[in-house]
Amino acid sequence: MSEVLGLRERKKLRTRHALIAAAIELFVEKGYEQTTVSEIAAAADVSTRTFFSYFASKEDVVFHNSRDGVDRALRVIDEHGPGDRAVDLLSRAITSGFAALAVDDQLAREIAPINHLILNVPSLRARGLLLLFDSQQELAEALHRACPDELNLTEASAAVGAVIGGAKLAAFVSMRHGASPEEMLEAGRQATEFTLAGLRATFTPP
Amino acid sequence: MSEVLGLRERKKLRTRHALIAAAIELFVEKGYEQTTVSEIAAAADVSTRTFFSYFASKEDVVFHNSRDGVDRALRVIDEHGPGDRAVDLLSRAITSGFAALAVDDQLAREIAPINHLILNVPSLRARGLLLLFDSQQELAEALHRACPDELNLTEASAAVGAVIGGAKLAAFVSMRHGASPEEMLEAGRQATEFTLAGLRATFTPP
DNA sequence: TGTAACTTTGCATTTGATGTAGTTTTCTGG
DNA sequence: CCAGAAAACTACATCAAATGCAAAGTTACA
Repeated sequence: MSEVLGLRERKKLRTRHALIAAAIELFVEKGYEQTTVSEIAAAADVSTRTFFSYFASKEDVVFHNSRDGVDRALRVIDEHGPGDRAVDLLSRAITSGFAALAVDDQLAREIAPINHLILNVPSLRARGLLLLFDSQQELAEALHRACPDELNLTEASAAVGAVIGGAKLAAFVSMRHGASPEEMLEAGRQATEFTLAGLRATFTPP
Repeated sequence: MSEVLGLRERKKLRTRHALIAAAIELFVEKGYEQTTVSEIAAAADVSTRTFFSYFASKEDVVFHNSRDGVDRALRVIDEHGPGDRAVDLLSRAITSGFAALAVDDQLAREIAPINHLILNVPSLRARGLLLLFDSQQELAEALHRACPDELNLTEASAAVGAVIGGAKLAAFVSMRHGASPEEMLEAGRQATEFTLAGLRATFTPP
């Protein structure tokens, strides 16, 4: 599974990680807007120009691992069993998207400051919403592909958008009302249950 | 209701409208990114610097009337009757947010190109998602305020986020699959029904 | 070791956005 | 109608993000 990397690749990886680490540290320390790309590059010992050959924009550093959760969720849907119902599939996909966080405490602590940035810096929040939105599109298409007889594309989109939209807003609103990160996650979890229950009710008539 | 405006105010309004008109026209004609603020200012016969005393950013011109729908929806919720149920209130609020479009054909044709920009230019899509997200926060708080016994804040957020999230994604996905603006609106409408039905089911046990 | 492929770098340029200081325009009260 | 106050506009200067380009440096490999 693991390829042996040449010196060139190893150096590139090291530079990439150095840029990410330097950026996050500076963002946390003095704020996202207050940090310039030159400062990040200097802290990682490369030229400013080189930063932009690793990341297309300053925002992109913050979202360097944004696809991990989406890809896990997509995999869950794509590898569905023959008897899986759409709602359960969706439920599992969402859960798996956050699974790594629930399990890996180390990782959770690593991305905590990043989430704080995304939630509190408007331009990052906008970018996060865009990435999440485009991911939802992929999830909806995958779900429809997995259960074409149960859900048409509009219904699949409605289901995906509803569950994620509800969870997202509930978590954010709770944070805005002073909740801790744990309470925030709990609000999102409850909202997911809430919406899934509604979907189940319309999809599993007694 | 209508105040008599002085020359100063009238001129400001005229300049504002000139900037908006010039901007939209240029955006449509040669693309959003391809249009510079200087060009917009020149077309509206003001200095580039003046543009930024009317709009905080180039993006803001596109969203100059973005609060109209939100304010209508908020008003519907705030002016609720004593017997109104949360789900119905939410349904009416969402509908009223789009009501002007359904009724006013002139307006609908006016904002069609703007919507096209928002849906197809990534930075505008991100900004639109941010504005919509922050609006949803207001709607959730208003809904909870209107029906505090029926919904706690997390449930209100889940409901608002679910309905809007589902509609948004369904409309967008349908567009991405080649739907016309009308079909897109219809997909959004269907998704709204779909999600509302789910909410009703969990909230109105037989 | 030499050369091809790739990476980094410095430099120039464009664009969005902000601060400032000075000019012009509008408003108000006499 | 006029003088002074208030507001708006303009012409700079400046900064940061982002991109293109060509030269210099590094790695790969025959």
